[in-house]
Amino acid sequence: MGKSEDTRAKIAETAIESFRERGYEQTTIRLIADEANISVGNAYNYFPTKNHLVQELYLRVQGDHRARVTPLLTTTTDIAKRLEIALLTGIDAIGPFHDSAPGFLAAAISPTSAVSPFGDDAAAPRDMAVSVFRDVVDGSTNAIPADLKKQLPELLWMAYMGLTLFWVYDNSEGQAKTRKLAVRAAKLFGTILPLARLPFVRGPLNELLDIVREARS
Amino acid sequence: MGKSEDTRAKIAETAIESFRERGYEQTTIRLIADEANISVGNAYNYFPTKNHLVQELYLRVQGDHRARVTPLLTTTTDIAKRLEIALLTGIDAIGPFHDSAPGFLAAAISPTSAVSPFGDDAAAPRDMAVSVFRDVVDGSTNAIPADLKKQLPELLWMAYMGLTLFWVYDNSEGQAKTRKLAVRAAKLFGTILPLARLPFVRGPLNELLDIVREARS
DNA sequence: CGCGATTTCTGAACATGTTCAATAATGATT
DNA sequence: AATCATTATTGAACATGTTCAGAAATCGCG
Repeated sequence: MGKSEDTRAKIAETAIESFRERGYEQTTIRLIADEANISVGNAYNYFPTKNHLVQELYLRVQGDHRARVTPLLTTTTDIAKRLEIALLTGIDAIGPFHDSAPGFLAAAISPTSAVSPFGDDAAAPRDMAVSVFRDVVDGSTNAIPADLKKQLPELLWMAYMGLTLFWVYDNSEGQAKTRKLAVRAAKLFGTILPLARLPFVRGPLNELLDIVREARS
Repeated sequence: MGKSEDTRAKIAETAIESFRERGYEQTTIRLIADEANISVGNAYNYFPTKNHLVQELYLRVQGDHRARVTPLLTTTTDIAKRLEIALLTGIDAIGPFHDSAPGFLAAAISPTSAVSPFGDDAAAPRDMAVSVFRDVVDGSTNAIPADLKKQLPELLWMAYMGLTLFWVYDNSEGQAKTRKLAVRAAKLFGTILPLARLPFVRGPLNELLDIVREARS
């Protein structure tokens, strides 16, 4: 019904499309307004800053990641494999936007941004991202100490953030280096996870979990 | 002798001073040019972009870090203590710029930016930063496997980058949370380092080192 | 339908990073 | 000193993100 909703959606769609085809810097507000057949000022009626348009992209990618990862997660209960799936589908989801990755990342990382993964304001969007890794953990049949299991989704999400940072700077063909890194890291994770049950590993591990817990608060 | 050098230094000094007092966004090229008594265009003769001025700030901070850390590193040969010293003095060095840290971070995150810690343009400051952690490792008397010891400086620098990211979002008084995190993390590092010599830890550890080595290339 | 209120939209204007052709200062050579 | 090449400097102009006062469209309601 709302003409307002239509306009907003039209702007967002045009912007995302332009981000995909032209990248972040080449996508100009005037260009978006032009292609969406609206005025420059009107765009600002719906999106207070250009970064808010990047946030739309962020939400889009997140939804895409979720859509890709969910069906594949039914194929295995091994946590290492599941982690690999989550990481690779994540790379797939952001893949088309590698050219505009810097702007994308800069917008997401700015604490003033409502979508900043680390800010307090954005608990909801971040939880949405973490939930992917919660599925990774919860759907696994590996034996994991309870306290570790509780924090693992968030730890894996943090690792995924690191991988994403690497991906931004990865100029190899199709970001193959990032993919290889993801595969090897997931496999290594599967190797070391059982060590978490060793007595003399438990101490340091619990300390680590406690540090992370306190830092997060 | 060059008048050129004088002008360049004057611009850099004015910019750094303004960054400190006004922050990143509030520091305008026109403002810098004004205070340095030169024209806007002339500033661009010496610094191709505003980010290149931020790089001067990085060098300054880096030099400050080095000046703070070197004398303190003579006080102990324990690697955990040395790491703690390096982390805390690093936080001290960037301290004055915490208010506008988000702006700097956003500017630094772009790969096209001269300031990007991972880009080629910032190789000098980065090597300087890594060298601090090389000193941390080399001046220690702890027994460390050779291959690990070789890569450790860079790994510690990466951890320091992560700590810095945390610091950006840390709004606690005097960034106390970051300091506490640094202390606990350094201590934990001292605890787990000896485990690196255990036979069944060596395998995964070497795999990790190999992954990092390949990712870096 | 008429009309006032509200929402949506417009385009000019502004601030700032950046570029560039023109000008001034400097230096080398005779 | 005179001349000319090189270097340093200037300031206007441009592109783009953003703002804002007002116009246009829409809505609520008698």
